[in-house]
Amino acid sequence: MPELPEVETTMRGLAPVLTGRVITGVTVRAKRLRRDIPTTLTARLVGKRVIALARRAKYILWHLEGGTTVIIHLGMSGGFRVANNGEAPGPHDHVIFDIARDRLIYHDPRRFGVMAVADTKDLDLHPLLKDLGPEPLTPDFTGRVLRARLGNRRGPLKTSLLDQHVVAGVGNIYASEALFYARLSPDLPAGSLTLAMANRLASSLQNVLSAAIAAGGSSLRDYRQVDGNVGFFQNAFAVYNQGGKPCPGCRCGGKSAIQKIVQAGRSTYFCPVRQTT
DNA sequence: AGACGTACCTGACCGC
DNA sequence: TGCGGTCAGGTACGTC
Repeated sequence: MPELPEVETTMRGLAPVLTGRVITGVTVRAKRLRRDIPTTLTARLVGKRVIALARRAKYILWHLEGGTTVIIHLGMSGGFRVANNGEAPGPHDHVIFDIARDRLIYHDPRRFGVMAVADTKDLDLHPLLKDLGPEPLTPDFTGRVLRARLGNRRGPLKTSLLDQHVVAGVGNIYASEALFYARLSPDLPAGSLTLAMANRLASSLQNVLSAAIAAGGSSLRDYRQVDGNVGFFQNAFAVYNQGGKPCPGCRCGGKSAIQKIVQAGRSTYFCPVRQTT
């Protein structure tokens, strides 16, 4: 499910529920998600006040007083909701956080998410975070930076965009969308970009990710914002999930059809006329 | 180093 | 209605 925009939207939805509040209870109902949920989770969180929330790549970070940080990844199907009064936990409701009068529920049918705890001061060294690439939505994310991260890779450009060590937070939807706007073929050898091409791609990534955040993310199947609302960026997809439809691009005048191909086992959508280089 | 396949899970959907 | 196959927004690990 969630790529950078959905994680960012989730984090922003959690902020008003958590920031400045004390965690009064943590109930772990599943032993593991993608990895074991730390047995110390409850002990390290209960009684602590949440100072601030942040996002790094597709991870949501809860910074707690006393130097503890909670690290959460939503995997493919994870999400939070604020429970209704007296609501009983349902299937796939794996972790329950009581925060003052609110109850936050982490729900994850496929259990590909991650929940971890770390000392805030060692966060940059944490195995989940230490090798991540640059955040695309910062001013210093430029074509030059992107090209350097792509190095001499020979594999397809689109597959490299999914590698979190190259650039953080991009997933399967926004990789296809950004390549479309940058007019770059997903099959280009990743390390072959000129600076001009890398500049286009860096800008396209920033534009499409920003637009998706503004739209509340993309809701394809089960993604919901914390308040239960769906995002609506799926209505603005240029190519993702649009196989066979006319290309909305300027270069081909909409006369070409969007193609779906498979790269490294993942679907890629593109316009073979517009995305020529 | 990096490219690729596979594994981890459940649910939705499609064709028979 | 039911069954099997396929696919899904992600990542880690082993292998070559």
